[in-house]
Amino acid sequence: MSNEAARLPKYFEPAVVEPRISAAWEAAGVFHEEPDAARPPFIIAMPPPNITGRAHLGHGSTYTAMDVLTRYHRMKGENAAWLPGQDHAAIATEAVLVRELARQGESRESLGRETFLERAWTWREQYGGIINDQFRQLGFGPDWQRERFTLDPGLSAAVNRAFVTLYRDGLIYRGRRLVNWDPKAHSTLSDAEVEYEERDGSLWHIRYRAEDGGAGVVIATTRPETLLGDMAVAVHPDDPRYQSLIGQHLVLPLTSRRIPVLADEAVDPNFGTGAVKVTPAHDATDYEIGLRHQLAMPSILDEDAKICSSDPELTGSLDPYTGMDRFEARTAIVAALAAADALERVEPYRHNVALSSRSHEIIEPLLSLQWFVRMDSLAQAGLDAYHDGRIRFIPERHGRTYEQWLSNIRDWNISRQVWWGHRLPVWYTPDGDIIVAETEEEAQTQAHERFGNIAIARDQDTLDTWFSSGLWPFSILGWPQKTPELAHWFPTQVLVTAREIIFLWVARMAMLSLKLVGEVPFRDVVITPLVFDDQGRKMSKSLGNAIDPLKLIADYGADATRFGILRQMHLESQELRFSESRCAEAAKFNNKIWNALAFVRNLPEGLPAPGLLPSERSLPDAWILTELHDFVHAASAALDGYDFGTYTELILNFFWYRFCDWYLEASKIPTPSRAAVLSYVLNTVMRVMHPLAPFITEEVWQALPHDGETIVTASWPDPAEIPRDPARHGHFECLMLAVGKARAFRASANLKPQERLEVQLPGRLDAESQALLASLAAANVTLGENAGDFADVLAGITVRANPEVMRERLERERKKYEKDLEQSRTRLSNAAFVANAPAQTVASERAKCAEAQANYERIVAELEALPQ
RNA sequence: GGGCGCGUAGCUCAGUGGUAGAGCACUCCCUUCACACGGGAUAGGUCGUAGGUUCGAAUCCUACCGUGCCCA
Repeated sequence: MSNEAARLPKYFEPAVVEPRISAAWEAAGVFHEEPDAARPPFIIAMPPPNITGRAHLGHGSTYTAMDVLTRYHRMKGENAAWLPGQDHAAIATEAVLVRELARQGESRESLGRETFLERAWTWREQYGGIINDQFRQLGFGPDWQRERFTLDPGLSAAVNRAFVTLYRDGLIYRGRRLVNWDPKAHSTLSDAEVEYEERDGSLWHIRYRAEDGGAGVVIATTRPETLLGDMAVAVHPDDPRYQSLIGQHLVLPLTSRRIPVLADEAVDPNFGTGAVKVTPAHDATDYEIGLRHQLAMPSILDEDAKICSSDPELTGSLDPYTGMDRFEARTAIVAALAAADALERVEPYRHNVALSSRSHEIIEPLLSLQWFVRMDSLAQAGLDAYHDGRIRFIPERHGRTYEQWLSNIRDWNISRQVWWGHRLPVWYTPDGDIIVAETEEEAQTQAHERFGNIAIARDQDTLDTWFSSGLWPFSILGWPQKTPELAHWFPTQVLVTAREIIFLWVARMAMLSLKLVGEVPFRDVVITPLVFDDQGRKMSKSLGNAIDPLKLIADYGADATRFGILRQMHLESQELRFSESRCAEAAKFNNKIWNALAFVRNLPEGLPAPGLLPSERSLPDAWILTELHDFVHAASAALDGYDFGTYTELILNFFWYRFCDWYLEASKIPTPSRAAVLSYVLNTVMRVMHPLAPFITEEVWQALPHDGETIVTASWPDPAEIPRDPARHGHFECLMLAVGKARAFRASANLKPQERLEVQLPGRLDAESQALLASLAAANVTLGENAGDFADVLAGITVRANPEVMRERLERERKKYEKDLEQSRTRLSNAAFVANAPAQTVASERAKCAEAQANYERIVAELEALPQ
């Protein structure tokens, strides 16, 4: 490298640099890894984004964190890879497809299953790669050659193996249960896919008369339309108001059906009138009551949530409403009740409504025949792994979320009535016998052996998306095959994800991995904060306050975008309040780096070979190398502790406020060592910063003397190789304080840049320090005659300036030291403090007091010496 | 209703027992040869409120107020 190298552009231009570097990395395959037993593994399984997904700031935080960790561990010499892929996202994708078909005047049914799936795959080919391109723009470096998709043959085989194993072990069963039905998506949902939202509704008070026409009882309900499916009225067994009614019968309004009054502990006597209608087929609590009292459970809604029943006992009373949507029916039934004089009153009532997290339609509890995973033993294994520390959460408190969910778990409904997904590996004989097998052929064979020559039909349903996601960390490594990847890279080291999917995903991966592979899928689970806007609102599509990371990249560059996000990502926080100004700041920081590079490259003496430190070092050399040592150490510790905010902050502080503000300024006095040290420090900082800002660090590193092809595979700096020199570091710090004082005088005296400040020191100073002081403070330095302690000499700095300016300044300092002195004296005069505080604290307080006194006396003397 | 956070300078946030910190914004000075996407200097806070523990509390405890996320 020489000073004849091409001049750098004045500003760092991410739009030019980033795509070029990104393409070069990918062409060289720098992110690809093979299992290598010689190096410790460091594997992160990328949470697979939905193929319908687009990059958002959540990826900006969580995925950047993963990229940082992988790059860091790779530089530390580990066999590090970040394994990417995508999720087929059954319901979400199918909804997109169905909408698209509807625009073309078609539907799922009009195409038929086969054609529909062909269309789905075509859609996936066309649009499924968009998010990957966005990830490339964000500078992410996963091992693209290992990309997986949940519907790939290998991963599908894993799904079938998992299903068959769980079925064989009695952990998967088919049952008629109340499930969460999404009438819009036409599918069941697991409990974890249901969201709750507070909405204004009404509480209808309806009179159910006694058989003999007596007063009967008034029940309160938020869902009057389900009255058609009522099988009982229930009260709390201890409720004194209703003791005489228990066991009696009532007449269901609008019908002539007799229903009993039951006593059940589940009834809250404080809700409404204390008497509730029981509709076992359309409410979770009522379902439980129905089970306890052996009630019939007729359904009165169909899959569109329209009134409908096949139960002959009900059809008569349903007739007027059959075919009505549930909300239409509500209006009609309320009107009919009013007309029949059965509606006592209506009160406004705010309550939680269950919504589908997929379609946002109101969930309808519906009785149906579905497949379930029995959770108790799986959950216990997941809990054990947490309790004995095999799985660790960062921050720790999130472990309790995991623990509580697993402790109160219910069986998992895994069948979905959508077509886009893994079809259940289940076949039925004409007589309804069940055959579960990994492949069609095997199912045929089984059928033949058990039942002779019969035709079998495969179950129409597909599996919950989270079933395949739950296998992700090991299915992408080849399970159930025994691959080298699985042998060396499993369990993975870290899972980074958001808090909202601890149950949806984290817990399920843990349970399935423990059951099927016999190991935890990951050791550390890092939960990143949720991204909020600068007004503290959660970023969401529906609020319209989401910030597009691609827009940030266009405005500030990917490096600055990553920097701006991670800067605000603090370890313990569960909120990341994002403000774009952090990205703007980071873009300026990048430019600062760029210009520091320009300075270093333009040194007239040129730059020596990389990695060499001169043995003869100046005072500023000793200072910056000590700072660098501490910086590398602290940055490594921050990353080891997943503290991305601190890591980012450390980089900014070291580079800007130490290296640029002081060392680089001090280097303007030529020394024989400066070129080597400047180059060494810059090279080292670039490596520390590389995981955070991959592009600019590559660009700068390439422009400096360096070893190797790319910074991606450069080594992480070892603090042990960076010499510390605490004594000379302290000397330079004294010098910095003196410079600060001189500059303050300068500002008070309003000196022009060309004007030299006249500075006086009370004692002698070495030539190097004198020159540095003169240069950094733009001053002429006059020395005193006496020898003195280095720190004292510098602390005694005075300037020759207008007495008025001096007086103002010194007065301010006098007040400050006076306050220090007084605080210190008050504390030391407190006998309790001297008696009870640790000796070390008292001693340091005495030292502080003495120092404050010395300072105070010096200032007073200076003030007195001023001409009147 | 249960769980988990947060409340520190105008804004965004660090700071887990020993004299309150940063960045941005504000005010003033400066185009001096790495960088005005810059440099220098000021100003700005009874650390949500009230109690308690302690020689000493932004920090630990309790209650309250405000605010947010997750779950039911």
